[in-house]
Amino acid sequence: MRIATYNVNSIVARLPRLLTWLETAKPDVMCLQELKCDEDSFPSDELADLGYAAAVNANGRWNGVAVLSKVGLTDVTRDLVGQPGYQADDALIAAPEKRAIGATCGGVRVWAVYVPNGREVGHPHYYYKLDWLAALKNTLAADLEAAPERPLVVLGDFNIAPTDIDVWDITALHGATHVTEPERAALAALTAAGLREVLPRALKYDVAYTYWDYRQLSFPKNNGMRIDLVFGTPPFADAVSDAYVDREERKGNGSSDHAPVVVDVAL
DNA sequence: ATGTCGGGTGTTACCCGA
Repeated sequence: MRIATYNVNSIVARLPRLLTWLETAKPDVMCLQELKCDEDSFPSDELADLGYAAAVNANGRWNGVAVLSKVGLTDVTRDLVGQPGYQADDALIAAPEKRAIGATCGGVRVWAVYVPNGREVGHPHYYYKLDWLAALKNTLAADLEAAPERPLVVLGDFNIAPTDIDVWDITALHGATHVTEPERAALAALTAAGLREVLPRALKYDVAYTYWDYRQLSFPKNNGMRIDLVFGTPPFADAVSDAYVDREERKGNGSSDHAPVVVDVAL
């Protein structure tokens, strides 16, 4: 099975490139983040033409996640167990944002996630990010407990660089989100819950970054970060034969600011 | 260089988020 994850930054804006990429890379399961669309405007027909069933959790201009599958799509779960909301300025009750969806595909339990950005250390959004990650760990632990032998994998935009070498210059990120100890502790909590990180191959000269800001010529300068991550339980991680970042997909006009991460697994 | 993209609207000029 080939399974991939990709923050598309608007599936409508990215659709021509996404369809071409799917026809080339041919993943069996595809996790998508930052759809920025409604479920009504999700391009189900175009994806069905390529053989994909889709489970979508989306509601408008922000967030939005989906799982596409050619190998079955059952037991779809939207949102996390106990998922916190984000308290917007004038909202008394914050509904869960559309940042997580789970499904079972070809015998593998798959979660696609778009972890909150955090904005600035100490900002309410930063604490929301940490709370959200705690709910993610609890949700995955419950799934694992319900079916201990079933391979489980969580993939997506974690908005966290696991180590200092996963960013182009750690000194440029002093005091910033994505590299703080509490954020990395949330990743360690996933590991403690029984998940192992699936690392992509290194590039010829460099770390396999997955994200380059559109601003300040970040991509030409290779000022990137590895923040799109994959964590699998032992039955999944032990079966991985290859994993890579498709850096080529970040090139050219009309790209996302992220690149896809692809995992091949003998399941 | 705040050297960019998305989506949105009180739409042709800003607003927000990343």
